[in-house]
Amino acid sequence: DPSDAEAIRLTDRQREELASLATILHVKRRATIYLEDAVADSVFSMRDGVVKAYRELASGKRVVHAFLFPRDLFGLADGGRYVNSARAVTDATIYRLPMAELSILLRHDGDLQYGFLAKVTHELREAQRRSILMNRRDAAGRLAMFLVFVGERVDAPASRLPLPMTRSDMAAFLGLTLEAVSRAARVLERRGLVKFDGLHSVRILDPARLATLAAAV
Amino acid sequence: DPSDAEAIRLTDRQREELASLATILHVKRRATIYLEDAVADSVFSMRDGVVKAYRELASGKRVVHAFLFPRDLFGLADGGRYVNSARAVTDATIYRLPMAELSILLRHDGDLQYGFLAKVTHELREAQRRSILMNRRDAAGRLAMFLVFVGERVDAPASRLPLPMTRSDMAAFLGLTLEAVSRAARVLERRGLVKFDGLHSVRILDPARLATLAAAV
DNA sequence: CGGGACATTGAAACGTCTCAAACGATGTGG
DNA sequence: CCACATCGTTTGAGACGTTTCAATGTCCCG
Repeated sequence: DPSDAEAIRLTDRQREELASLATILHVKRRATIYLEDAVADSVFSMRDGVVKAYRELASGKRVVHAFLFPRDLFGLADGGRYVNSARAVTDATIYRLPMAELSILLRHDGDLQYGFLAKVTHELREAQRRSILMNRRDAAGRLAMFLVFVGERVDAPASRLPLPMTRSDMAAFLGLTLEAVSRAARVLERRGLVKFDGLHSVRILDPARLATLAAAV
Repeated sequence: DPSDAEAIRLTDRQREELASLATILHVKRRATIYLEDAVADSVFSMRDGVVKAYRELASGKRVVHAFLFPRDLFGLADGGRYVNSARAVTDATIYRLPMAELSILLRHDGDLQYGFLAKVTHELREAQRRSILMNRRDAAGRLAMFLVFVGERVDAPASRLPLPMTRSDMAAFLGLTLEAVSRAARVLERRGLVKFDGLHSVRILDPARLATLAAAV
């Protein structure tokens, strides 16, 4: 499981320390977890469900910077404030870690903090991957990369990959319009690579060729 | 100085600890500092000069993920290996911190590591800013954002902003072709926003309107 | 079951990319 | 120190693919 490599490895004691800090948050689909520029008083860790981290631009456009899956960490601040907003895409269960106490714990437990550092470094790499994606001109190729990306993160068979987010959310992540995503989906189907099963499920019919298209940057 | 906010705040003792680990690297323009996928044995911190962090894609295209200016940290690994390559854009002086020893130091000194964590978090935010940039369709707007970005990082008057990198490097950072950058430069000049003074220097003639264009996402 | 949000499809406009040629800067060897 | 080869840049014209605008169709939530 590739997503395992990204998980923070903890000793039992560390897990207990974190658990003693954490409160569990049950949020409904579409619920806002925090808003950009708000004072960052907590860090969050996904347990179940999917969350999107996005930004509203002055023009009204929305950019989705990341979809957060179980085990993902999010809500790290820059300068004491959240740099984007977070909203639940599905009903979700989230660990909430108060920043004030977490900060103290991290400063005292170098190993634990080292896990956090590794996690953020990995997120940085993911952000770079996305910018490679956005460098592509062809919408079908971008969508192919996205499907591969989701396949890596979700624990589900390729015969029925869930796509809980809307086409608009996908567009906002891929740097395309809603229409372009819709057309790209049709292109992938015409090429026999995938079959969309309603709006929130895909079957990967030809993983090898899909991966080839995704890698053809 | 906005770049000050990004600097790691250190006590004298911490500075000494880091200094005792560091070796100083003097590299010539175009020298490679490390290559992608190489085992990551060191982390680097800029002292003087400019470095680019880039990736070679299978197609032969190059993507520049970041330009590193003095006080920037780079070379953080993901999975024990460098995720991109680094090359000097100008002659540069760089602190080299051996990973093995740095790792031990960070685990023992939570405050020092906390500074690193903040630094990486900030870099993550910069990566997101770049993806907002790459979402724009208009080359002139992208270039405007880039000039504002350089202005924030460089300690120089707006009347003579240095652009040490080549047009190709800028294109690889902006997700444009070399030709598009060249034409965008001409557009900004025609609008009276800037004046290019040779290939490696710009004068910002109308900072307010340039900032407006840069923010018009 | 109804209403509103979301998604598909079509046609035209727009702006970069591509290809190509000429120009300018850079650095090396004679 | 200059000539020259090389790399990088400018400029032009056409092709390509997404965006935009608009209308229709579908999903889903109350």
